[in-house]
Amino acid sequence: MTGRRMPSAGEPPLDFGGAVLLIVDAIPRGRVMTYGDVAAELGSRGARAVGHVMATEGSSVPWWRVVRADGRPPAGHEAEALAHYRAEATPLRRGGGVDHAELDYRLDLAAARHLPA
DNA sequence: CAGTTGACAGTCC
DNA sequence: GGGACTGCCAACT
Repeated sequence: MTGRRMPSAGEPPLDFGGAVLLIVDAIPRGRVMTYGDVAAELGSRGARAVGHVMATEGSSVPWWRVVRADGRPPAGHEAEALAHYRAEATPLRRGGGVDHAELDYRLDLAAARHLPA
């Protein structure tokens, strides 16, 4: 490794992933942010890039506080996210019919969306 | 160095 | 209201 990452004084203190972890960790309890909002905070439009960071380093941050623009939790983790939402009293929007599956819920972004500074 | 993949978003039908 | 296509950005092979 002949200096794979040369520490320059002009480069940002954190990588893209590091910045994403800080933003997600800054989300207050009972609130949620969309991938696009997190990417916008980083000055980038890579909503998918944010999702990658969550898939790789997301295990160290409240990933359930990061949801899709549709108000739906990350794919493949609807059940895990639901347990956290109910535990944090996060505003959810469920279909009026009880026939709806538990994993068919949606978040009320109108009330749960956290606006960063 | 280029191609492919991926916890997405926005717009059109 | 829901489904399909395209655009964007970052990490991996």
